[in-house]
Amino acid sequence: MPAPERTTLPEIVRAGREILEDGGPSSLTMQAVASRVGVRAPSLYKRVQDREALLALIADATVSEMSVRMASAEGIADLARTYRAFAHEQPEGFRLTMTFAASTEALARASQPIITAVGDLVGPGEALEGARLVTAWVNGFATMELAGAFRLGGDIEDAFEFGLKRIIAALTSPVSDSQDRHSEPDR
Amino acid sequence: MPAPERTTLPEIVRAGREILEDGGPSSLTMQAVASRVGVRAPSLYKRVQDREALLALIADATVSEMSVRMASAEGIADLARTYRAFAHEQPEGFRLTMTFAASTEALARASQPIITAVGDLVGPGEALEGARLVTAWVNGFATMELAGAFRLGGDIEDAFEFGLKRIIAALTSPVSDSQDRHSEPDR
DNA sequence: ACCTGAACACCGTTCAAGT
DNA sequence: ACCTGAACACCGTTCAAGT
Repeated sequence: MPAPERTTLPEIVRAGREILEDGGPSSLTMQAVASRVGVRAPSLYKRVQDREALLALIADATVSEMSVRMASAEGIADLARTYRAFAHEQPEGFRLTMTFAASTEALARASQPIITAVGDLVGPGEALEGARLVTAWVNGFATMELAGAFRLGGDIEDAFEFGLKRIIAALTSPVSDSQDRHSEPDR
Repeated sequence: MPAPERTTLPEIVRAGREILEDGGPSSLTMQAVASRVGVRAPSLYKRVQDREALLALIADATVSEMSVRMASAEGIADLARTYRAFAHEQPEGFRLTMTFAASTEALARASQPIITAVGDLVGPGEALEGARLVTAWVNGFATMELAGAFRLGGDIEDAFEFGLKRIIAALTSPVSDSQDRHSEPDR
């Protein structure tokens, strides 16, 4: 009747992330994860439903770590650079978050700093939409970089700074267009 | 000595795209592709190096189709909406293009309309960087939508229109910041 | 209660043998 | 010259049997 637990779910997720980062998705086999935590593959199924679920857990853990990183950044520029740096640091995990949606809680935690920073510029009425503009841009930029989609010349750092500057300007200056259905004067 | 060709590379790629779109990546097996084109799996290896290469060919074909679609759009707003609509129409193929870089030719063809449209606003000196701003944003927006990352409330259509309006405004109005190392007056 | 070996289904890929 | 059945390695997953 003894029942020694030889591993834990967090340990499994951590092992999965490490294997993923240094070998890519195809190296992330249940056997590789099991052997890294010192167990046989079938034992993983006591803690994880299947490989797909493990991928989702890895995506969630990645978003969580990202949210911790974002929490200590200040202002849109700093947040965007932190986001991009994280994508460079953990490209495989970052890519996963584009496919497997993280939990709403992790998502909300990671978004909060951006919503707050953007809200300071555009007011609470447009904070969410503004945050989506910033997030979509930096997310797309990092994704395209990692995919090698910027191959038509030009300097990528310059393109990042150009985009960042324009995005911030777009959120700072008022929009003249009368179609603006969302503005909510903050005075 | 007879040697009847029972399929072709374009046929294989087309079959792969269809299978991918309606069953996702895991349904895209070499056997499924083979049986759809009326052949046995080993025969595919006469035309395609391996499954990975087939995925790359599918990504390339997707970017090519996207570039055809973009060619008949006019102006940044129309181009962005066309891009997003394409991502909604072929989500799996679209996702692939984020992982497997397409050929430089296909990439250049798809980018050209955006570079031209943006160049009309900011001048040739900033056309490429401006195009990267637009592309990164719309790409990130579509990716996040597809991944279900917009779950914090608010209307997604509104967020898209908000972002589009701000991006266009950001490219139209001059940037006051003196750090602008890239502007090249067009007069 | 958790762990394991054995087993099964399925997949990618190779290759000798067909035509 | 291309196509195929057979075979191999490898993977995800299940389960009865261990402790």
